[in-house]
This record gives sequence, structure tokens and C-alpha cells, in this order.
Amino acid sequence: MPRRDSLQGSLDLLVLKILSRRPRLHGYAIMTAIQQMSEDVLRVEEGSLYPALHRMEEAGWIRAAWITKDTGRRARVYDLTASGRKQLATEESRWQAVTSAVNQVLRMA
Amino acid sequence: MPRRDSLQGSLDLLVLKILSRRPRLHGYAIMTAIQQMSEDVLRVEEGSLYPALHRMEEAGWIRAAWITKDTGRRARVYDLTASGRKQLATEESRWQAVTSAVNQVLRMA
DNA sequence: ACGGACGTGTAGAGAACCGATACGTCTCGC
DNA sequence: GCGAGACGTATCGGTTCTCTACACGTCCGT
Repeated sequence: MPRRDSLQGSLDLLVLKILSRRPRLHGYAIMTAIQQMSEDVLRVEEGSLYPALHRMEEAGWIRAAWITKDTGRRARVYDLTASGRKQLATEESRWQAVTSAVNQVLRMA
Repeated sequence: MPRRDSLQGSLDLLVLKILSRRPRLHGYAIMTAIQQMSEDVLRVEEGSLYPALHRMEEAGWIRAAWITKDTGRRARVYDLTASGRKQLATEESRWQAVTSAVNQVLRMA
């Protein structure tokens, strides 16, 4: 049963973009944000998001910190680094280029 | 050195679309068609395309046949099946849904 | 004679995703 | 008081996809 992923490599882009506008979000909030903003079309699984966050932290694009919320619950919040902002710009223009190229082929074919 | 693939899961869609408008193309021609139509933005490697063609043939979306061209050179040409046409429609609307959802998140974030 | 386009194909390796699962807390309704 | 469901982080195992690099061979122009 062939399963197709919903995000197709754009997960990093989405996470970086969201963090650029809404700093100090934690993983779960990023997950629900993507889901809500896309009106449930894009659904990020935990098994995709958390490894992606770790990968991006490893790459130096985001920085993590533990906080304790008012409720007493612990959460790991993320912020963009300078390198992350640069990466966001790169991925955003890349996204633009690729999607418009695909659309052009679809129109021309 | 982080390498990013150019097509991100849309390779099947592109191949199906091209074959729907230009029947009996061979792999190499599909390759160059994508490259030219996208003005060199999308570049399909042989190591991606041929396995993809075999996969799609296996799935029953395309049908293959050997021909001998006027030049005497052999080539394996492909055609869409009914199932392939259905799959094309599915992937086309999926592509629309996903890209507009991503764009919406990018705008809203 | 040789390089580059034409043409098909595989092997190996790396990256990414998903589903399931584990662990734990807090809140609300019953 | 107790269970359900939201909140919250995390890993494992399997699958799938892609790229790089190669192997094999032909045809054409210089």
C-alpha cells in the first residue's frame, strides 16, 4: 500500500517560517499551527516533526531551550538563529522556483 | 553538504502528465522534456527516472514497448494506461491541494 | 579517433517519512 | 475519584525515494 507523504520535503521550510513569525514555540504548538493554518490539509506526525527539529538544531538553524510553563508543564521551545534566517530565505526562494517550474511543465506538457 | 532533491515527490506527476500529452516517449526524451520545459530548473537524473518508470510500470500506470527507431537505435517507449490516467488526475489535484496549503501557511505564519 | 549526445539500466548509500509506541502531566466532565 | 482526551517529548523499525556513480552500447560530427 503506497503511502504518500503530505509535505514532500517542505517541512523544514514550514517550521522555519513559523518560527520566524512566532518565536519560542514548542514542537506540539508548531504541529498544531501547521495543521490549523493549512485547514487540516497538512498533517505533521510527531515521528516526522521531532526528528526534523533535532536535525535543524544540529544544523544550527534553530536553538532550543527548556522552559516551564505557568501550568508547571515543561516544554522545549525553539528560536531561529541567524543561520536559520538565511536558510529560510534560501528555502523560500527554492520553493518558489521549484513549484513554478513544476507548474510550468504541467501547463506546457 | 546538505543535498536537496529538486522534484520532491512530484516526479511521478510530471512523467504522467508528459506522457498524457506526448504518447510513446522514451525515458531519455522524458528526461530532456522536463529539463527543457522547466528551463533547466528541474533536472532528472537517470538514476531517478528509470527506477521511477519501472515502478510506475509495475503499478500499472504506464505500459512499455520496445521500438526500433529509423536510426536503428532501440528505445523503450511508454504510454499511459487507464489506471495511469486516473492516477494522473489524483496526483494533479493532490499537487494543487498541497502547494496551495503550503503557500497559505507561508502567508499566514 | 575521440568526445559528446543518445539510450537503458543497476548498485550502493543516504535521507526522510510514517506508524506505532513509550512515558508522563494537566483539565474537564461525570 | 476516575477516566478520557488534550498536551508534550521522544525513539525505533520499516519503507520509500533519491542521488551519485557506474556499466554497457550506438551514432554523429570533427
